[in-house]
Parts: sequence; C-alpha cells; structure tokens
Amino acid sequence: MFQNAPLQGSNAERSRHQNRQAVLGQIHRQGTMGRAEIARALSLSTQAVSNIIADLSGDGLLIERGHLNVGRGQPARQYALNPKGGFALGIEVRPDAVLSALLNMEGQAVVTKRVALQKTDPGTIVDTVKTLFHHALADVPNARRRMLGAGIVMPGPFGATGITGHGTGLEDWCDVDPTTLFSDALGLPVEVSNDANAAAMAERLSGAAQDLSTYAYLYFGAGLGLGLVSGGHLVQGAFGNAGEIGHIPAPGCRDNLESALSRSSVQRHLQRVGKKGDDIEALDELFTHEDNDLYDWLNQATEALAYAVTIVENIFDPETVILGGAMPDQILNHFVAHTLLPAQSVSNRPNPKLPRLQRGTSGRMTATLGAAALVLHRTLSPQIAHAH
Amino acid sequence: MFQNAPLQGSNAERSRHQNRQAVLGQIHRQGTMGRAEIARALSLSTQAVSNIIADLSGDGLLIERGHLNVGRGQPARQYALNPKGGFALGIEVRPDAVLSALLNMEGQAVVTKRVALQKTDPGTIVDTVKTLFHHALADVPNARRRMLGAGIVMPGPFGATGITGHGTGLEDWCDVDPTTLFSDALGLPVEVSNDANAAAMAERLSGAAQDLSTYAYLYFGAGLGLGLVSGGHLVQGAFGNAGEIGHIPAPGCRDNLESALSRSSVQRHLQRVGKKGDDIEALDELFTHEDNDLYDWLNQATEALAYAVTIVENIFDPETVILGGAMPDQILNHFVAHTLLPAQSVSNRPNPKLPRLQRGTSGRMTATLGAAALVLHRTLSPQIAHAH
DNA sequence: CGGATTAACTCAAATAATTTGAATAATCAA
DNA sequence: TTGATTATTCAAATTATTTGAGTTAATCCG
Repeated sequence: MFQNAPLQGSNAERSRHQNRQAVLGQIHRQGTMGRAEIARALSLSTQAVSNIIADLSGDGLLIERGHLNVGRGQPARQYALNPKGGFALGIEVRPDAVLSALLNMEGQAVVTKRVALQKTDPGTIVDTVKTLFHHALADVPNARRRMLGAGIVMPGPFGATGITGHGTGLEDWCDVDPTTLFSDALGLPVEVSNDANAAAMAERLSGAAQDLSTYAYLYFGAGLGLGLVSGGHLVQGAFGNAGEIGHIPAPGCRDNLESALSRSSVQRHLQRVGKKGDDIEALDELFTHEDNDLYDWLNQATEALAYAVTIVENIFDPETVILGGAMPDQILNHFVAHTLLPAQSVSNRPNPKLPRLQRGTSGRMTATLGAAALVLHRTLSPQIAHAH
Repeated sequence: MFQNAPLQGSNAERSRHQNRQAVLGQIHRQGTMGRAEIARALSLSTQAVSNIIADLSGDGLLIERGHLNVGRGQPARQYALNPKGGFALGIEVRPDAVLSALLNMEGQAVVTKRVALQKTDPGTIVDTVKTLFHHALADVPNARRRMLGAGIVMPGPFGATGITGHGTGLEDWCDVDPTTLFSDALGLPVEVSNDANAAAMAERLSGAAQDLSTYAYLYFGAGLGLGLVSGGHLVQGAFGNAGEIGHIPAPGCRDNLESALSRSSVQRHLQRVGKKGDDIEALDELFTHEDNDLYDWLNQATEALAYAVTIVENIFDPETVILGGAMPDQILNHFVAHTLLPAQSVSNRPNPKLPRLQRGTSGRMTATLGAAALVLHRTLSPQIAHAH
C-alpha cells in the first residue's frame, strides 16, 4: 500500500499538470492572488501562469474576484478557487455507523449525513457508502462531473498486527483491499487512511494547522490516535499504521496510554461509579457540573497526556501538538490548560512562537472532513510523481 | 531551517534537471542499466533517456560497462555510475574529535581521517574541518572539481531546547548557523544533521537498508538517537531535532531511556564496579569474556531497548528497526537476539518479510559516512523543488 | 492637470525539453 | 538464411515553457 514506488521522469505534459496543481495550491493557501504574484511565488513567468489560469478558469476551477490595488501600476486581477469547481467525498466508517461529508473546493462541507449500521461486513458497508454518495450528489447540482475523489477513514490498524485486544468491530475486513473495493464501487479515485491521520489533515485544511507544515495531532477516537504531518504530508508508515500511540505502555497507566486517555477509559471510569459517560453530551454535562469522578479521571488522564506529548515531541519535533477528536471542547480546553508539559523536551524552547499544546478547531466531524481533506490535499499540492 | 518553503513550478530546464537526477538514482539503485530499461522505469521515451545519458556521460558521471544480452534483440549497452564522477565530503563533529570521510559516487570511502580536538569553539572546528577537506582533496586527483557537497554531523539537539542535562560539549554553538558557516568555509553546498539521522542514511546508501524506504534506525552515539526514514527521506522534524528518543522517560529506567541504554550508561555501570568501559574495544573484550557486570547491564538495557522499539514501531510503523552505532558488533548482535519484542505492536505481523529488529552493517564510522550520504542522497533522488 | 513612473497583463516569437515515427543494428530462433 | 525481437539513433513534430516588445491602468509628482 505504501511501497517504494519508482519515481517518474518529467515531460512537458507532466510539467503542466504539476504547475496547475501548484497554482491551485498557491491560491488555496493565499485565498486570492493575481497572475504576477503567483508567478513570483512559483518561479514561473507571468505568461506561463496566465496560460495556466486560462486553462483552470476554462475548467471552472478558478473564478475572478475583482481587482486589487496595492499602489502604483495596473491593478492585479484577483483569482480565487471556485468553490463549486470541485468536490471531495469524505467517508468515515465506524463499527456502528457510517458518516459522510461532501466538501467543496474551499473545504466547506456542503452535505453531511450519518447512517447507523446493523452489520459491518464489506458488502453492507459498501452499499451504505454508495447510498450516501448518491444522496450527496442528488443535493448538489453538477457535483457528479466535478468529483475529485473520495477519502475513506476506517479504524486502524490495517492488516494483521499484534494489536487485537480492543476489537475494531470490523473483523470481516482482514482480507479485503479497501482502496480498490471503494474505488470500484464509487467510480472515483480513493484514499484510505485511519481516523487520526485524516483528522490531522482536516485541521490543516481548515483548522488550527492551516499555516503549519510539521505538526502532530492527538486524536480521541475509539482509542487514542496520532496523526503526523511532516512538510505538509502525512507520515503513514510502511503499512499505513503509523500513529498507534494508544498502544504504548506508559508509566502510571494500567495497561497502555489508551487505558488512561481515551473515550473508553473515561467511560469505564464513570461506569465503575455508576455514571454515564457514553456520549459527548454526557461528558460535557458532567464537566459543566464539575463532577468529582470526572475530575478524578481527568487528573490521571492529564498525566498520561503529558507523557504522550513527551514521546511525540522528542521523537517528531513538531511545531505544535494539536488535540482533538471525540471529546467536548471544554474538556479539550481543560487538557490544554492543565497538562504539565515536560521540561525535558526538545520542544521546550525559550521563546516559542506557538503553544506546545493546543486544541483543534475543526469540530466533531474532524475525521470525516479529514477523509475528504486527503483528496483535496492531493489535488492542491504538487506530488512527487510515481510510476503507475 | 526546515520551514514551509513554497513550491516551485516546473519548466523545461527544471524537468531536465529532475530527469538527470532520476536517471542517476535509477542507475544507482540498480547497479547497471541500459537506456531502454531506464526509460521504462521512469516512464520516459528512450530518446529522452539517450539524450540525458549523453549529457551525463559528457559530465563524467556515467561510464559504459559493456553489453547485456538477455535473449533476443540487440544487446543493451549498460551504464553505471562513474565512481570518480562525483565526491561527497562527510564530517562528523564530536566534542573530542572531528572525523572526515570522502565518499565517491558509489558510496565508497576513498579517504578517512580523524583529528583530536583541544577546543570546541566554532573557529577551531571550522579550521579543523577545512584542513581535513584539503587533506582529502590532496589525496584524490580531480576531486575538487567534482565535489557534490558536504554533510556535517553534529550532536543535537539544535537550537535552544529543554534538553540541557547531558551537555553536548558544544556550548559555544548556540548562536551560530552551522549551515552557512561551513558552506562559506568550504565553498560547498552543505547539509547539517544529527548523528542518528545521518547514520540512518548511511545504512540506506550501503548497509542494511538499501532496499528499504521506510525504516527506523536506533543509534548509540553520545546518548541514544533515532533516525526516521519515510519514503526514502529523512523525517527531521520542524527544527531538525526529530529522533531524540533517549530523553523519553521509560518504565524501569532511572531517568530516561538513555540512562539505561547508551554508552554513558554502560560506562557508568562498569565504573561503579571499578571496571573500564570507555571504548568499544574494552566493551568487546568484556563481552568476549562473558563479564557478569556487563551482562547485568545488558539485561536491563535489553528491557529498555524493548521499550524503545515498542515506541518506535507503534508511532512510526517502519518496515524494520535497525540497531547501530558505537557498540561492538557482538553486543549489537546480543541485543538483536535477546530483546523480547513486544507482542502489543502494529509491527507484530504473522508472516514478516523482515526481522523486526536487525543490526546495522555500515560499521563504526556510520555517522561520518552518513554525513556524506546526505549529500549523495540529494544528488541521486529527485526532490520536490522549493523556491530559493 | 498632465507627464513620468510603475506594475500587470497580452501577444507573438524563440527556446528547450520532450515525444513520435521511421530507419538501422545486433542478436536469437526456426 | 530468414524472420522476429529488442536496442538504439536520426530527424521531425509537439508541448510546454521563456523572452521581449507593446498595451493598459493605476499612482506619483511637478
């Protein structure tokens, strides 16, 4: 899945493709830009950019947005991404439900939907995904022709590994290659990833990591996940299972990090004292009422979090660590405010430009949005070309 | 140093450059190849490859190596890298000495040297490095014109961080930018990295990782370092300090992983019982005589190593973890053989193609060779182009 | 107010790399 | 010996780029 593909040489056609992507990406990062400005940013001639913009406008990917006047000289005609120029489907498969989001080119969700699942075999899930796709298409005129691809998020780890304890609920999926399965079913190019990785990309598309290129994302999902972004690209590992930080044993934790720092952890903790902590609303409620049992959990979870951050900072040296996922914002804020970050860390700098730990801002559907973000990322940033 | 540089667009000239690099890299990986074979591998026309090969041969980077006959059809003229076509200087700066190695295009060391240091201020070290460079040039005719660049390895972490405890011995270097310093002094393009990262690349150039693209390298240097290679490229972190695994506190370790698993750790342990473990030879000797005190250390070190591997596997999901650095091969072998690898890991696969933990094979000068390998890597693999 | 300056953009030609297609060369196999 | 196969070369076509001159539209400044 992530093998050492041989690199491709370049020719005129592939240069054009790369330059188109570069122009789109540049405009995406900046919002709106003029031809000459783009040319300077990409070290291309204005003429080349002009040609490419004509192309992209013709394809409906760019729209003009008036003129910008910054002093002397002819005002620059500004271009922006056409929100309706392209769409990306994001699908999140959970053991109990499938979520979908259709994002436009600007990264805004135009349709979202959730369907509960009775069975989790590949057939059922593929059918559900197909239905969700057709629903989304029905709501958005012309989206069919403008689909850029689909991103699928599934609970990891992928393939047969030593991690079996927690049961992902998707046991029938061992021998299936999800990429070709969904690609054939939807008739779209497909990217598959796990929840934490996708969430990390969601945060880059429209959240706290918009201007970051090297950061880590700690994600509360089924367990505790980690998404690593280096130089703007996901670090997925050799088999797509990078970031399984939850399974690391930690000092002071019963079993591993996940056993002290995850949704199941807090749920178990509250269950023992006869309280309900199944959903985000319940946790939010408890936190608002300063529930003592929840605070007990928070105290030991904060220690586990400090340890997780220590590992991530020293191994990966990110610009910042972002915290997000299936937790109430209040609790995430509590973590950010009350976690005692280790002094013994390469990230403990004298005058940091960014907080070492911050809360993600892309909301509850992070992973679903992230699935679509994977697709947008591919179309907006020039990739090293691989053969086949 | 590792900021989010904007991407560059492509044009004919830059395509040629990229294709030249791709051809060189392809030949490097394969040993020798014919034009048509290269064309297929890179999805280029044979004519394009023919032109590029004429170019590269003219520049002295390729040499012809006879004909290869594989059945019907005209035999293909084979090309290989010209070992004397390019050289890379590797420099390793330690608190007590500076080491140098001049590698040819094939990655073989043609000159190596070591100079002890009295002082470690930038001026002294730059002078030493200059002298080593000129010595190397004097020994190899025509190397001056054919220098591809220099790689410098220095003990991390770089910049002001929370890691101060162990004292790198290079305190005067806080406010110096080593890249421009050495680049100006040597008149060469320079890459700066830490020892573990460089060692990881050495292993890829000519060691155990030649056919791997995503792996981790645990390195015994001053402390315990980690080099991460993802998709053939180093993961260096936002500030170049990725891989400081030694500073992570671990269950069962006095202070952190490094305090149980490093040269200083074994040295301290042996010192307490009045034995000498300062250099590799002494450790080798003790191991050969099955010294009980050394074995005591090994037992607890093996546990620390198991934990380090757990972290690395679950966070990074590598194809394999390679163990190397300043330890006798015997001891590294002992670690590989006797470390109880965790079952709770994404790397615990049913039918692994590679051992999860293996010993590096690039010998004692790994980091110095790795410094030069950074330069060769840059010239042999097409990079995403960045502006400026 | 009006000419000089500045900057963005366009047009047409030049350029530099590629691909394409036909021709040639060298080997194997029947 | 002849036909099939594969590698390579040559010359022309192609495709993207850059270059340079010219146009447009704004600000600056006397």
